[in-house]
Amino acid sequence: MERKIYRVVRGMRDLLPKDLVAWRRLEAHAADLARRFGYQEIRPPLLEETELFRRSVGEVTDIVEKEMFTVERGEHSFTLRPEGTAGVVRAYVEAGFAKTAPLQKLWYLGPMFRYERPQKGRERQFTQFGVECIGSLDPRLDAECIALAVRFFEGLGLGAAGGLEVRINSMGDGDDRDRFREAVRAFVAPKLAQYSEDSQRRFERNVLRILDSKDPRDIELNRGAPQLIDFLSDENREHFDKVKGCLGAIDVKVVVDPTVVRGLDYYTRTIFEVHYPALGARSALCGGGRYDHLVEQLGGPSVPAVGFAIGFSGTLLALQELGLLADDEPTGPDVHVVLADGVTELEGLLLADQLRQAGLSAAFDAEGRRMKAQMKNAVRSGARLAVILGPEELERGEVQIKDLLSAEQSAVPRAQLPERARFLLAQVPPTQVAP
RNA sequence: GUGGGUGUAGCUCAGUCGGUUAGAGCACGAGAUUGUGGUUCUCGGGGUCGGGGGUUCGAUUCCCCUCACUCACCCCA
Repeated sequence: MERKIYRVVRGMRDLLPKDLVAWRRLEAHAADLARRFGYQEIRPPLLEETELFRRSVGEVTDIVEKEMFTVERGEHSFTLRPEGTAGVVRAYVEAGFAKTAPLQKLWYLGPMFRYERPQKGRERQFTQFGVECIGSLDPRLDAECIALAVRFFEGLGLGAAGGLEVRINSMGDGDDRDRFREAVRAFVAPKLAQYSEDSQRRFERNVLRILDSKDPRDIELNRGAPQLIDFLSDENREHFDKVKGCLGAIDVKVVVDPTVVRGLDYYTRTIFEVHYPALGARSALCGGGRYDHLVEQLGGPSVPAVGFAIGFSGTLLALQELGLLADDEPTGPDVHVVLADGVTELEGLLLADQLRQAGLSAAFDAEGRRMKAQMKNAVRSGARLAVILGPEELERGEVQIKDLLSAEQSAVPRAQLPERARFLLAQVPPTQVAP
């Protein structure tokens, strides 16, 4: 009989209980921080009409051209979200917020999907925490948004290491961008043949990308290239200056980096990235910026917006690198029930149930092992207390209750077990005894 | 999608210049200790040597393909 081995789909992975200790920490941190910044959670579905992403992300981006997980159902085409903004904006428009409460500060957290070649820190299913502040062009909100991203990392301990770098730039808006793009084209065109193959391709696809090429030849050729900042309209320059001013005022350190060019089509004005350079090629932990035309582009009214997305994979990698991930085991039950020979196995279930009814978490040993093995399991499970029942206790209507940290043990009437257990659990654990 | 590296037990890895029963440490289970945990000792279970094909008397070892992981590129969180 042939046995097929099923494996996790390429580019995806199982998060096992031990992995989730760290994940929960990030999730809780994100939710708490967003709340402190006045953001509310939103959960759009994972699946949207394919057209939505084509329109928002941009037809000629890699995401749309080759990285979408798409399912066709008759006339319809749906795609698993490759990023979060499009769905949130769609929901914003659909909910009619523009008329009832135009300024919406929303956050989301969940899986995204891109059909890419997997690599460390880049999976086909990945998790992003993102915020979208829709409905205002106020530069204080740009700054607030960037601050939120930075505080997210600082709160995890990444800022303290001094390894964080926040790069910002302004992409201008409409006309600025067109004039700048033409200027770059004019700058590159005469020596296009000297550029790398990749950049020659970019010339047609997305000229601006040539400016952040990593090829040494390109970097050399790019010297003296036009800077977007010089092409900004007065209004946009003023906006950018105000954003920088606000960031300074709340002590968020950033560097203005003219080479920052975000990949997606919808960005305007302020754009930024948070890098953790020690991670090498995959150093960008967060990317975001303004998208002042997207809402209108997706059929809504003309309202500006700003947001960002943070990737969890890279964040976890950075934390790991710095040894900031405690390798905590998942927390076990409060109490582990151990049965000695001579009592029926049902007692394990009864005692556990008694504790559970009282609101404590409890487990019993399921394999009918020797007591020594049961005690070992109790410790391994992470339980703080062991409750032991043997024939003698049974006869007296008692159980033994043992604090596995202090090794202190005492008898207690069965009726008082939950109360006693609760008391012991509330005790400060004795300082770890040196071995 | 392009190029390089790797793939032996749950984990970390040895090994076979092609030769018959593939090893270690850790982990896991049992016993020493017939009612009590992180030490020690003894014993034990567990591997189609990633998968498929080829060369060969014989392949885990050599060749090809494939899958997965990994590093870099494209791109990006």
